[in-house]
Amino acid sequence: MASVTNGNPATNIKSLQAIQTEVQGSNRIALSVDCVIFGFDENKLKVLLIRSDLKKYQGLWSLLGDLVAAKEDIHDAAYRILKERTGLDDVYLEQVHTFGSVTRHPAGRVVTVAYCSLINVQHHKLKILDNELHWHDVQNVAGLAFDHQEIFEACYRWLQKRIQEHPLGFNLLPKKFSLRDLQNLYEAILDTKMDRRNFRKKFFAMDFLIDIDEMEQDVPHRPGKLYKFNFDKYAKKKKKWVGIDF
Amino acid sequence: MASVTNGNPATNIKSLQAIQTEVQGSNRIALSVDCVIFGFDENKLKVLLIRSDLKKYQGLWSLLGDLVAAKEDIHDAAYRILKERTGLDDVYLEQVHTFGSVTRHPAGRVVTVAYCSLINVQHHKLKILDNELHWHDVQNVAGLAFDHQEIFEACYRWLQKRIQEHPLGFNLLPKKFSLRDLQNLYEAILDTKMDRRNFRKKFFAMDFLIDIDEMEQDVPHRPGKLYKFNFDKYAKKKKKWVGIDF
DNA sequence: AAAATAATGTGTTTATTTTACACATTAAAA
DNA sequence: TTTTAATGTGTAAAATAAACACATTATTTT
Repeated sequence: MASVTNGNPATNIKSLQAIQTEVQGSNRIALSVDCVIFGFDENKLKVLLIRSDLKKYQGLWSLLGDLVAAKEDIHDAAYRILKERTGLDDVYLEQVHTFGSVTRHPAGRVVTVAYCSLINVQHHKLKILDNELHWHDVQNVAGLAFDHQEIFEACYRWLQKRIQEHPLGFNLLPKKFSLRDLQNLYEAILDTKMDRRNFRKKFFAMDFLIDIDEMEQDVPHRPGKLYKFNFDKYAKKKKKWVGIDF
Repeated sequence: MASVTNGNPATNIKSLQAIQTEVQGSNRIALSVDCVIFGFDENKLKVLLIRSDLKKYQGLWSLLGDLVAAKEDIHDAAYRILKERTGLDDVYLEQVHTFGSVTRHPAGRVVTVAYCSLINVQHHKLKILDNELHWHDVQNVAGLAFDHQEIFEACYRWLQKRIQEHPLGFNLLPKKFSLRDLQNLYEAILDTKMDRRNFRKKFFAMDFLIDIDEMEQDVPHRPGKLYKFNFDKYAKKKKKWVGIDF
């Protein structure tokens, strides 16, 4: 019980200067951002990996990351990494989790903030000029450098959950897509099969798909209709409670 | 497009030493943990706040937090703060989000990792000996120091969502509770009213409540039956997909 | 040109889940 | 003993989800 009161900072009001001393003291830590960049290509969910630049992990793949600069917002750092690696600057990006084990980095204490990014591979395809960058099938990701396997898996689980409750999957598709594309995307991410009729019914009922009155081109079968997702309409709707279930 | 290849670290394999230089370089950052500690008392959801120890924010309330030590896991730091402030060391604790705006702390760059903690106020009650600590009704939390209002609100939203999908609410209740207690808890957290019969039906159908064959004591009305939550059984069950809905 | 192929596009029926709703029971209090 | 205020339970209706089959269309093959 003594611990409640002993050493309680609230009992001594501190000047800004006193705090500054602490903040600039010896317990500062390197902070990095790691991006788990997902893409969707040939009906498979992919993740963009880079060969580790660290001798210890030579040959192993790792996530795209970098240290956060002293005067850089962590979101900005994530955007910077994406921009540097993919050339894209208008991408879906969301923070997932922070990994702060003391020993996670061999070079010393580096706490890393994991971000999940979803990009349209078709759009991005032209920009990968770097042999050290590669799109990996998510099913075959293993043995990443550092603790990146754990980070990747956390982000993949996050995506699987998130995609069922929020319309972020559309960031992986071209602006115009067929319902078959959309279903393939969900099936790939969730690693499951769905009934085509019920899937369509579900999305039509949500009423966020805009029929743009165009058809697929250059497909070796009857072309399907193309749709856009109505992000504006979605942004305006207020969500309802789903209910207790676990 | 030049940005894709220019300055790409993967093109130069680095020694551990080279990385160490970077990691120990000038861009290290102070890292803190802030705990949003929820409690449930008199059928209201509460949050434990402390008076800011910073002159600039004198008189304002703030979350319980501290700097993470150079060789301290961030989870350990969160547990340490809880232990120091509440005396409790066996509490529910989960990371929620990391806040990394450059200007969020007046004393310099401090990135903070927010944790949500749920504790049993009855158990904890005896241990608050500190006038600077206070349980606030969540409805009346406003004008916190730093960016703590934003952090608090993010954690509250997180809790509202999380409690519908995971059995973490039980950490706010005594080990033995009545179904009325449980419903009051959900109603307080979600700020809504529920049908008593449907609520019971829902929880009985989940089949995680253990009827311990005891009744409430010292209540001024017909006592209700007491239950425990079967955490073991819950841990063993494998979750099913919920389905697409947004 | 006709037939075969392989995909798109649609509707109904059933089962399950959720919601709405009312009364008997029990212990405490009056 | 009566009153009161809560606990405890069941059913019917509505909404949602799941299972399921066939006609249509464009392409490809014959």
